[in-house]
Amino acid sequence: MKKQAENSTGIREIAKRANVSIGTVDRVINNRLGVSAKTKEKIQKIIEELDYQPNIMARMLASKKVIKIAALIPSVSNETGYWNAPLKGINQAASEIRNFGVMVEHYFFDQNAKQTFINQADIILKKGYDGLLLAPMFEKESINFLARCRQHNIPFVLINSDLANQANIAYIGPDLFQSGYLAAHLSKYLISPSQRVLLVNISREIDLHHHLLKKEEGFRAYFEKENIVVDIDKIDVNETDYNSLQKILKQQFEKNRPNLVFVTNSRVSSVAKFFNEYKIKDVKLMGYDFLEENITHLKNGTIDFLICQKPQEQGYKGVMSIYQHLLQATVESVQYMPIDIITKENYIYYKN
Amino acid sequence: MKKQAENSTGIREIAKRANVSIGTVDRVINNRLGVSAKTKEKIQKIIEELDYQPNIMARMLASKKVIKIAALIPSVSNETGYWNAPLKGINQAASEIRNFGVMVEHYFFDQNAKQTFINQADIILKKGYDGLLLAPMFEKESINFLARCRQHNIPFVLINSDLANQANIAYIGPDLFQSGYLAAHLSKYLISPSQRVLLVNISREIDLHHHLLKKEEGFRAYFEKENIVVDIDKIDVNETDYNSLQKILKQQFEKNRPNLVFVTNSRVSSVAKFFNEYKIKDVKLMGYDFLEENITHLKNGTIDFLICQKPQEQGYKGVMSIYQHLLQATVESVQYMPIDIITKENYIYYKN
DNA sequence: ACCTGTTTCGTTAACGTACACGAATATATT
DNA sequence: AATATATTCGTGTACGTTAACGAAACAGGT
Repeated sequence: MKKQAENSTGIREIAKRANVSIGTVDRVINNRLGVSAKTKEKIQKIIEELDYQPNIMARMLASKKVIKIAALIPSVSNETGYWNAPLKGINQAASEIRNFGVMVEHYFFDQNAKQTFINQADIILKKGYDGLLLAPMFEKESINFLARCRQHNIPFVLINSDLANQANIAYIGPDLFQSGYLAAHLSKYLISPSQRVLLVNISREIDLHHHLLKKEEGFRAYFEKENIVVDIDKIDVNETDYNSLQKILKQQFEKNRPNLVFVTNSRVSSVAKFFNEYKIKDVKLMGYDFLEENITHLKNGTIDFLICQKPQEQGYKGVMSIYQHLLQATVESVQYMPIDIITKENYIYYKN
Repeated sequence: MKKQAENSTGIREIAKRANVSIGTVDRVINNRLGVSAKTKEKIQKIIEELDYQPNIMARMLASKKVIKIAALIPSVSNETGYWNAPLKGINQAASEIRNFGVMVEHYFFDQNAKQTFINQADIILKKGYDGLLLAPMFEKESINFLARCRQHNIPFVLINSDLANQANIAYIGPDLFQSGYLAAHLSKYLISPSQRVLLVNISREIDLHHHLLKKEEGFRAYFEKENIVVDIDKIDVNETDYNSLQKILKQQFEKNRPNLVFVTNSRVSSVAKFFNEYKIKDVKLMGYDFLEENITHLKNGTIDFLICQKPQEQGYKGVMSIYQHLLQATVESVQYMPIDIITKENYIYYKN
């Protein structure tokens, strides 16, 4: 008579009220088969009445299942350390929920080599995961990959750049168009109307361009909407090494020296290097991302603004969203990151 | 022979290796007394070797203890809805960890009535909590309260404004000085050197002023450091109703019409109202906080910049930090919020 | 009526830890 | 040396859930 006497909560209470065993209740909760329609209905009604919420801790303990989440993102190259930040966020989330039976595993691909993406995707599918965090840099390959995930019933979250109609549980990242739009607005504080702007896209893989193009669209849209006349020159640089860039920039500056340069991604530090080398001081410079090399140039005044969209938080929230989803919680399906403006004055307080 | 056969992990494995029972291991882990120095040492060594991490879920399940956290913050007045945001963050955190045996309870005080703070503090101490989240608006009373918390061994986190030397587990909020400093920097984009600036403090309770004064310090420090000459007028408004403010502003504008007005808190919308009423369009305006009434004036151009420091995240992180701390995790002791600049263009994307 | 197969359900041992209870051993007291 | 008192330790039950196993009830076919 010492046992669980009169107390009873949760599954046991439901069982008692329904005059069945906890085994049966368990079956309807996890809708396994093997319970008649009648008793199933009866139990479900009681569950609703009691507003029963399963005890996650007990659940995790009993089913020694481990939730396995895969994260597939670009590797940190020596060309750009950008992906360090999302990775850090992913790791932070992982360590916070490791105690709750969650395992997060990383996979990396080379942004300059599509095949590495395809290979990693295959491995992930083969190993089998409960959830996926993906940075869909290669558009076509990602769509293919995600289709297969859907077949395997693997829910996924996209970060950094979005893909339409993929039935993802969430997109977490910037609104690219708006980001470019804001950049244009900021230029108002740097130059006067009818001055000359140079827009620079630096990226090797053409596939990554849709990312940059959306920013460019936003950038141009601002001037149109505000009826501001500016001359916008544009150059696409397909080689990411400094020498190629330097050559192209030099040419461009001789032809049409701009008053403002807007770099559509984190490579802005290379342009800053060019500025320093050629002692260019009267031209304003804006670009993206809170990277050490960029911050250096922000500090010494070469770069005027950096736009940043919380890469670390993208990783963190990405993992957490998958976890929450797997815990049956509902997750906001679009979580645009704020568009942060970083200046010489506030960079100290910016947390990636 | 069916039982836990050979497997064994955690506490049981330790017991086996030390040739003791799990009871004894349990005693040293939770350092209860009743275990000899010798065996205690032996067990601790094994724990280290194994890098044993207790299973939180099992722990929570077994000890049906519920972690109780109290949050004491200002109530949302009709004068300002600011504290809505931190409250929302607190609630979000609460709902995310409710399943893990955590209960968060709210207490509110009136910013215009010290006694309400004292009363709520007493209630909290009487009821007994495992952790406390506090917005220490009243300096002296807060210090007193926290001293008593220390006596009762209640760990606490401070948000929104800091108090020195309180042995808190964390401060989560703005760096006020830097916040004012940045505001001054932004003014560079709004006015030219040697123009006139008006700084406005609006607050009834003098105790709240140390908060505003730090911003003012930062604001002035910028101009000094950059050797920029500006005329800074300053007015303190102790009545928070619009009529009083309007009268004082009108006087000030007739005497020394400024080119820029900097309001050191969220009451900037009242000044914006004044601008509208008197059709003032050539004077720039900056202030604090992402509130509906402020956003309205940002949209129509009356307010040029809003500075905001993630009030919702302050609440969220505050609760989470206490929780992590109670879970034995180490928590960063100072978590300055980023200083966000909100403009007409990016406010859509700002998440409190 | 019996046997066979299927559906429906109850029982029970885990998951890893906490804690109460009592047994065993050591130390102190006479 | 015998008893009383601390100190140190082992055992067992419980936390709420999962999942394997098997018992009971029912169906269909002969």
